[in-house]
Order: sequence, then structure tokens, then C-alpha cells
Amino acid sequence: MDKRKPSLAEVADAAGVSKMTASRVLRNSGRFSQETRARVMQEAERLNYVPNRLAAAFGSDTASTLVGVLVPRLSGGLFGHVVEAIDATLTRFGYQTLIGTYENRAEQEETWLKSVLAWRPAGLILTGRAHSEATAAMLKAATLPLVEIWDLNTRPIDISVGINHFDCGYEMGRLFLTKGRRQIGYVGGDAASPGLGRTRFDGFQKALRDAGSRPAETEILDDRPSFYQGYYGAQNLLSRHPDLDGIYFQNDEMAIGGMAYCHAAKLSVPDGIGVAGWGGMDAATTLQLRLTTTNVSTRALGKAAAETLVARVRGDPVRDVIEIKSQLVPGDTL
Amino acid sequence: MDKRKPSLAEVADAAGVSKMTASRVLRNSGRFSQETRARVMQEAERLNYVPNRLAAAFGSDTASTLVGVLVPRLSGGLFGHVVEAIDATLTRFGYQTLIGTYENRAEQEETWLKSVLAWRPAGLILTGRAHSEATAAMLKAATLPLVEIWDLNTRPIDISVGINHFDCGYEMGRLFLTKGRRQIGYVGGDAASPGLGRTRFDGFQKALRDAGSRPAETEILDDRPSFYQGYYGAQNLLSRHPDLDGIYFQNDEMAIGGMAYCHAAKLSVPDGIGVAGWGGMDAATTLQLRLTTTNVSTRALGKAAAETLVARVRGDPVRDVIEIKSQLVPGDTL
DNA sequence: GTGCAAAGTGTTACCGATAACGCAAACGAG
DNA sequence: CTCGTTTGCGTTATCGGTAACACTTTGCAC
Repeated sequence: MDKRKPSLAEVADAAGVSKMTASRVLRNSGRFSQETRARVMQEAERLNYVPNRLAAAFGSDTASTLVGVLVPRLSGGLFGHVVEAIDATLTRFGYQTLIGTYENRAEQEETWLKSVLAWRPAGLILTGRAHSEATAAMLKAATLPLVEIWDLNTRPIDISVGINHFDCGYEMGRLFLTKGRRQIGYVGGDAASPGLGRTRFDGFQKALRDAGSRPAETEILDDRPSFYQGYYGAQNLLSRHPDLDGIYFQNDEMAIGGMAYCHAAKLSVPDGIGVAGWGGMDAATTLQLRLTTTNVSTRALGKAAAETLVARVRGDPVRDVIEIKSQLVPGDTL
Repeated sequence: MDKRKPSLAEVADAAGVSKMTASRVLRNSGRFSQETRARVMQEAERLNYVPNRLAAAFGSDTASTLVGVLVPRLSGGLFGHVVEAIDATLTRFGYQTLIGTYENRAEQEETWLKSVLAWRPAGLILTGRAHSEATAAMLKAATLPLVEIWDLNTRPIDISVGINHFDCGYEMGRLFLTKGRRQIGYVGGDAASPGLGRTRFDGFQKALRDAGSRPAETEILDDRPSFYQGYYGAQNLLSRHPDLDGIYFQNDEMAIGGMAYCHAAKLSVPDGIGVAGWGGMDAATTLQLRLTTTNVSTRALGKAAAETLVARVRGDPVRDVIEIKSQLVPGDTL
């Protein structure tokens, strides 16, 4: 059996035209008569012609239609939504998504970047603004359209589409104080890579400091933020500081885990202890108590990132710093 | 500024060898002296040489190192974990993941498939066993390594790595009966594409029928399964059938949403009404009541799928039907 | 009728890597 | 010392498309 796919030349021969004309018809670019068009399309159909983008991208010096997208993870809700929105948008514009996860580890980011750059992608979407030296060097050398997402960067390498995490934290800190909380704790994850929750925490601490309140006690676990980490983080923190009257969690997953611990430990929420998260998980809105959190428009972020990248690839003018607004949800748990 | 990346020829020239020798060194294949190797590597490093896989994949008739992965969605937990595991495994073997989401819609599956086949991928991982005619035809014509995941298929096109959803449903049906439930309901989503939850429901109904019990009342919503859909699905179903003493939800997200509704409606779980889900979300294990559900090893599934695909691509012998075991979790909500 | 532009198509060269093959030098066995 | 084998490297052809350019034909204005 012949596994080879039919080539453009075969389609062209069958239609009685040159490769170039067939190419023009199939890409719908340049000039050709309707008659020719019909013949070429018909033969392409008949032969089950599948264009070879490998050859097309290689042959022309214009970039490929691949876009590399790198996120810390795909599980855990938020990034899944972001990537889903990115992919949907890129697909709409005729691009393909080369995905990667790096678990907040610089060396994985580097490895991924190296392998993706080898595909001469049209552009990249990376998470975060902190890159290792090697990564930064590769990005600089590559000089391709690049969107850094998640963490708003007012001086991006190319384009930044993100959230102001510092303000999120600050605002939540204010809310803790307004609600009369004074003995406050913070539980986070991913200690190995002081990444994206960190800025939120900094803003949170600043709010406490500005008000002359005691800074938050912290428990940073060395694993990805998750329900379990929230549960055990709360347990650890409260065993060290039983007097806490409020805990800010890195995200909603952890907050829900933390609330589960509070329930198990017979601590009532919000009377005994206040709890807040970040991110706006669906789950959090249908709990018995509506979780105090910050809602983030993950889909809007993904869509904006992809649309901006496409615009940049096409050479259209773009704003290079785009803030995605987040919204404090007072909820019932603080 | 010259944006062109250095080519193999430039590296070869700089090292004073032919392109072919440089190629051999960089791919570590064929013969070359250690001395030559050192020179080539050094020049490649110095020039920041980035290999061009576009050219490599195109030039040789061996397939590319791209693998297409198609799932219904990336949000909602389960598939995020699956893709994460797939990607990690593929990366380990030197492949890149071309992701796609099709929202259970056949025409999106087709569009995606067409665009991905144009990249001459080494293999594909698709979700589900039901494909449209056009999709099936393309897959047949392509004759490439193909893993169908999620839903176990004992007669796969090529390879199937999945879960026996029918048995999951049957087993859960038995548990409902054991727990004394007799007025039973089912809430599911994605009505537009009677897809993957359907088989579970069939098994569930069979268990009730086999025991001579009344078949389940159903509420199938026309949207992706989610917390909200669980909430509103339970509401709809219970308003039509207030006498229900147990509801089986398509997944854990929906079940948690359903429990939230029960709480809002002052129905006690499990005394007034029993609730069960499917999937084994982290969240479900740290709720005040441990959710009755079926645990699924999403990461194991993803890993097995990717490993099997790689083996097939390399021509190693593989089992073509691999069942990923799932485990009933009795929990406290039924 | 001449000139000129636009439409429609073909020719040639090339993108950057690899496969297949060829060839010289070094090496080892008898 | 000869012959066969291995080692190390180069030459040539090629993958499937596209850019750039050239060419012919047609239509239309003057």
C-alpha cells in the first residue's frame, strides 16, 4: 500500500495546470480564472489532497502558523480556562496551538522553549514575567511576537496581558481589616518557585503594614497549590498560631481545602475565623457559604492574549500593556 | 538587523566541515570523531544555532515529532489532568503536543483534524470512540498511529486507552439500590452531543432494570457539565419529581453543584436525598461530607496513552486495548 | 492601429535539512 | 605486505511548497 499523500504537483497535473497555479487556487491568493479554480478544487477533492504545511512553512520565509503556549499547569481550573480561550481564538484565526507545561520550573521552561523555537512559530504566549537568563537570551535572539500573560508587566519584552496581582492582594488586605481581622495568616504553595502568588501576598502585606496592623503569619508549602495543600496548610499554620482570626489563601482551591480543615477542627467560618481565596472558581460560588475571593476573567484574559498576539503577528498596531480587571467578591466567609 | 537564524550550513562552515557532518554531530547519529564533534558543538553554541525542525521534518520522509491531542475541553478538571500527563510524557520522549479542544462538536473535530494532519504529525490522541463519517474517512486515509482515549473501545481503529464507563454506571446503580434508594434521578450535561456520560448512564439504568427497580428520571442539560448545571439540573429535576431519594450526577462538579442546591432547598444529604458523582475531583474529598463517586486515574490514563502512542510510533509492539481501572468511592453522601 | 494595463499562467530558483551513496585513510588479520 | 573492513567525512539529490519574475493574451483608451 502506498502511504504517501498526494502532493500539490499531482493535483496540478490532474487539473492540467502548473504547481504554481494550483498553489494559488488552494491558497486563494493571486489571480486565476474561476474555470481553473473549479478544476483544481475538484481534483484536490478527488485525490483527498492534504496540504503540507511543513513544506509551506519551510519554503516561504514567512513564519509558520504554530503558536507556542506555555503555562505552569493545565489542572486546577484557572489555566485550563485560559488555554481553552487562547486555543479557541487562535483556531478562529487559523493558527495551531503548541502547548507546554513547565510546573513553574525554569529549566522546563528552557527545554520547552528550545524545542518550540525549532518549529519557527509565528509567536509565543508565556506565563509570568520572570524568566531565567537563558530563557531571556533565547527570547531576545528570537525576536518574535511574544505575549506574557497572567502577571501584568508594565515594561514587557513585547506585550503583556495580565492581572494586577499586587492590587488584588492589597484590596483583599483592606477587606480583612475592614472586617475586623487582626491576627492574620497566609497560606500559599509552590515554595520552590516563588512565582505568581507572591505578588498578591506582597500587596496583602502592604495593606496590613499601611494600616499599622501586624503582618501576616505565613505557611508556604512546597507543592502546587491544591485542595490538599490548603487543608494541610491551614492545619500547620493554625497549630503554630492558634489565635489567628483570618487566613488568606493563594487561591480558591486552597481556600476550600482550608475551610474543610476548619470544619474538621470545629472552627466556625466566618465567626471563628475568616477565609478568603483568589481566582473565582465555579465551585466557590455554589458552596453553602459563598467564598470571599477575587474573581478573575480567565477567558477574557486568554482571548485578549490570543487576539493581541495575532494582531502583532499580522503587523497591526497593538497596545503592549493590557490589564484584565479582576473583581473583589465579598462573599460570606470573611 | 538580520532576523535570520543561523543555518546548519553556517555552523558547518564555521567548524570547517560539511553540512552533513554537522548534521550527524547535532543529531548524534552516524560516525564522526570526538574532535569534530567538539568543534561543531562549539560553533553551534557560539552562533546560537537553533535547529530548524520544519526543514528536518520536511526533508526526511520520517514523520515529524508533533503529536496532535484533541479533548472536549481543558477546563473542569479531568481533561486538564489527562492532557498534563500526556504532555509531560510526550515531552519526555522528545515530542511536541499540538492541542485542540472540540467541545464535543463533530464539525470542530473535523476542522481541527484537517489542520493538524497538514502538519504530518507522528501520531494522534483523540477523545472518544464516536467519530463523524468525514473524520473516520480522514483517519483511515491518514493511516497514522492513533490512540482513542477516555472511552474504552474493544475494537479500536488503532489503539484504545480508556475507562469502562458502562461498568462505572452499573456499579454505582448497584450501590444506589444497596443504600435503599428507589426513587432515583440522573442529571447530565452536553445534551447536544450525547457523548461520554451517556454510556455511564446506560450502565446505571441497566443496574436498576436488572434489579426490577423503577428506571431513573433524567434531566439532561444542553451545556457543558459544570457546578451551575449541577445546581440548576437538580433544581429542575426535583421540581418535576419532588419525591426523589437519590440523584446520580454526570460528574463530581455537577454533584457538588447539586448538593449546594439541596442545601439551599433544605434537603439533607444523605438522609433526605442521596447524591453521587463521577470522576474523583480533589475538591470532593475535602468537603464536609465525602462525596460518593468513582475515582478515575486521569494521570495514569494520560501517561498510558502517551507511552503507548510513542511505542507505536517507534514500531514497538503494543497492546491495542488498555483499560484504566476506576474505583468506586462509597463516601458519605449516599 | 498603437500603446498600455491587467488578467491568467508558467519557469526558475530556493528554503534547510537528511538519505543514500561514494571515497580516502586508517586499521587489523592472515 | 596485501586485502578486507571500519572509520570519518563529503557529494549529490530530494522533500513540497512558494516568491519573484517573465510571458502571453485580452481589453480598452486614445
